[in-house]
Amino acid sequence: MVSERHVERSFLSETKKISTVFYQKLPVQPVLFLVRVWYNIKGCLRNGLRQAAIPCIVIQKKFRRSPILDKKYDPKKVEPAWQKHWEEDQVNKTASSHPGEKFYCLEMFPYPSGNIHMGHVRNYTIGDVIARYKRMRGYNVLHPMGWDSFGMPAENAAIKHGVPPSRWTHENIKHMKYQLNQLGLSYDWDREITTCSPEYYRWNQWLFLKMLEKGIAYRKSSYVNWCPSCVTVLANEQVIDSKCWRCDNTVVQKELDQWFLRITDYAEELLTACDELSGWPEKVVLMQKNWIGKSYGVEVDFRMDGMDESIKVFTTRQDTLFGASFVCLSPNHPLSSKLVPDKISLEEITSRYGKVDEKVGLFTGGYCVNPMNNEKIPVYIANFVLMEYGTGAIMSVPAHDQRDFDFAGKYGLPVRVVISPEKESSESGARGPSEAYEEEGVLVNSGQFTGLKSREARERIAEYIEENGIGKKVVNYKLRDWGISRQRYWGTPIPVIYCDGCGITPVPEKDLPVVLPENVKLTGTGSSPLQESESFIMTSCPSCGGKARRETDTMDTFVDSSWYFIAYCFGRAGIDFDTDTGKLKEELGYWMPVDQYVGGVEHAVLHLLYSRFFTRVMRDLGIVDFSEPFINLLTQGMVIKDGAKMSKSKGNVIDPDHLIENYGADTSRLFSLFAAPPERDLEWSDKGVEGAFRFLNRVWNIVVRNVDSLWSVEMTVFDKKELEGFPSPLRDLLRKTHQTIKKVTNDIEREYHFNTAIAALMELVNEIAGVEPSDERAAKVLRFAIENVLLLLFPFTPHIAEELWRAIGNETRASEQKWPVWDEDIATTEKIELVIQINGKLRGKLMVPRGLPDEEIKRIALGEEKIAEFIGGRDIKKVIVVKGRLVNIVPGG
RNA sequence: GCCGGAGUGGCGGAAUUGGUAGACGCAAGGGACUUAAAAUCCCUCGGGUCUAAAGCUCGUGCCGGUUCGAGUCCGGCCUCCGGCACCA
Repeated sequence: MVSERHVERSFLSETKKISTVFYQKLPVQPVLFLVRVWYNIKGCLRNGLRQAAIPCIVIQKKFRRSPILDKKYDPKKVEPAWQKHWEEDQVNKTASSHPGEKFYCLEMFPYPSGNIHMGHVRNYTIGDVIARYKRMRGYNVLHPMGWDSFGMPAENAAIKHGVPPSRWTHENIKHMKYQLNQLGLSYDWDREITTCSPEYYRWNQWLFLKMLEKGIAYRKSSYVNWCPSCVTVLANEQVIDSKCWRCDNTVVQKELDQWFLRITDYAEELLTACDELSGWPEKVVLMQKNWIGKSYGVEVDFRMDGMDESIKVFTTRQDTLFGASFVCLSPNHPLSSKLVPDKISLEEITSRYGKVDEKVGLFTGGYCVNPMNNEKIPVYIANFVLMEYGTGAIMSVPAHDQRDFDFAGKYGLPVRVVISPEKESSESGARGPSEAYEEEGVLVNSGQFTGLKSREARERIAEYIEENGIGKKVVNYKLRDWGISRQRYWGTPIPVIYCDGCGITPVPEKDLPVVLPENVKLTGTGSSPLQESESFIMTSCPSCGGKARRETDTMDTFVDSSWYFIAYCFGRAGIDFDTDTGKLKEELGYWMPVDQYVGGVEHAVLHLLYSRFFTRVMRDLGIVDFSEPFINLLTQGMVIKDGAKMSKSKGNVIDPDHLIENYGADTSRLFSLFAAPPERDLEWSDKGVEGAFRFLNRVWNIVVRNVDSLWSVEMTVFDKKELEGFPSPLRDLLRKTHQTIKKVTNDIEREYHFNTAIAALMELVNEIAGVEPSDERAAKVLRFAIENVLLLLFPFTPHIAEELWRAIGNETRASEQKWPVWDEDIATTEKIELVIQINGKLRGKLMVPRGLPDEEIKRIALGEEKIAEFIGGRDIKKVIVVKGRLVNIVPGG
């Protein structure tokens, strides 16, 4: 037995050593420090520690305590320090060799607008939790970040402020990278990509050349959406309500020569493969299906009366063919200008082309023949007929299509009923002339097909049409080829040369990249800015060597983002340009496809469909050997404040910088994870942020309060037998800890329910707060609980977890630890609470040992005094026992 | 119009396969500590009934159904949100 006197002597000699050698490094005031050490030694004595060496160890350990640990939680001290450590230690770097299974965790890369917003904070925090969790689970994780850095804002800034787009973009990137790092996001910055760098976009150009070779890229003259304000062509997907998606100005139609990608060649595959996207939200899959818009129908020829022409018409309702009383052409239909020599009238219709609000038509004076009944029907030109869908001409059946009905009424055209409702209701006769019957039914007035039901009639009529050579069955898609030409400067130059002699000539691969020139004047007027750059345009033909001109359009920026996830896998970000497809396949094969993709639902049809298309193109080029780029997709909800999406115009924007400044990154992360499950919209709440901050303070304070006791014991894992002798608060805490490990793990695994995982951690922390380290055993239990809390907390709030992990005396890093495991035996209680119901209504509760047989449970439940009272002598009709949950008694009468 | 999703306390949200509705947090009220305030800690917190507790009773948008038992399943509505939309 060591006497107190003995310990004191050893203490004094130790402190002397410390003060002489380490004095200047002492974490706190020397006097205070010594008082703490002395207190600790006394604690050791009280706890019956018998070796004189112990106090010395305690002193040494105490000395190694993190100098940052303070009474008060200050994220401004904690967070930058750990961010620096992680960077120095390169803990987020992708391993070159790793025993674990690969896990590619990706978040949609941002446009470098200048500042991150709360949507980014949420998106990237979710991804970061997943990446950190998977690392702890032993996966080899790839977690990269980059910049979708081509696009119009850079150009607009140049026009407005005279800053070159390149400089503007790179300055923004620098600042946003700083902001992302402040959030403690675990990216491997070695793999950073920037789409506006020539190293990146030469791959765009290379892919384009490959597509050109394969006929996937082609040039055609076409009516395109033209935004007069942005002075550019827009893709169909960029037109919302016939307005520009960016500037909200009305889009007009313009005929231009454009480059297109034949995405329609892949329409069928993209559609059928939708069913394999089991890791995607159903909603997104449906949106893609609708966007592709497959429909089955027939193409029927309507011969022009007295002319050597015929009009091809597409319909999905061939069962209504006998009711066609006129035919409408699109104003852009080739026949339109032939039939109407009156240019002014035609222009009138054309100018209203595609306008939803008013439907106007122009009688051409011509007639065509309905091939089913040889009836002569008039031909109209109508503004609502789209040239881009079907054949650009429709048959009109006013009795069974509301729009045709309205049109017929306006121009006095006949309405002939050919479908009657299957169930002859009183309503059918009473149906007024104000409405078309659009549902299916039974055919009437339809020659040999009269009496058939719509479904069968469609099949029979389709066959009849094919047999008689008046048309054919066809499949139609709403999806149209992707126009990628943009009359813009800040994008990838399209690598094509126009030669008077040789025509369209691709730039040879060895000449890539075609570099975007820097010295271009941007005025914001005119069409393509590159047209002003003589030095860029003038070149020689790669084929004949003669004078030639370069293409001055650039690519849609969606091209950049359609394959960027593959660029991260290079691990050499365009340092060399090795286009050997075999090598590429090998290089990309390890990481791809992406295991978890996280981003906003706003990309459900644009980016996500293009990426699926590009992946298939690359597959067909032999670069990759899979078809789907993203196995699992998580679409996070918007960040809402005062019931509306955050926006500058509404003035309800929360600046992430202020948030980090006031509360720190961990609190920002915690709040955005706790306030709602990832897929749902998140309602912003200042008070909620304070709550998250309070929780982290609570964790901090618990560690500070117990730090001495925690230092005095080693991490101990108890087994179930040892537990039996423990007083119940300690036993309960251990059980709760195991249960929490289980719950947090399951909540993350099950659809990333971070909010409930965090709630479980809060419960555990509340329980820890109620336990005092009164003896060594209690201290060990506390240490077990706290270490696990810190590890479970690590993916969510890495800085504070890392800091406290160190503070309780660990020399390792939390970021290097394995994810905790639970002991099912301890997590399971030996006694369970059963609910007693009578007729499904809660009438009492019962504590019974786990695994008690049903018969026994019934007996106990029926024996309860209160229950007997309720039953009041009635017969027992039935007793249902649900294992581990309840017993329900059904009395008779 | 078509296709989705959602509706639970004062609020954000829990309830995993049909099995104790309201976990966790916020707000609110009360108390402890303090010269005081802040911070912290403790208690209460869906409605009704009752002096109070216990108890009883109503309660997950509305109406009905299935079931021993429904927030959860089925049928019919209502409201809100998102996507597509002259698609023939």
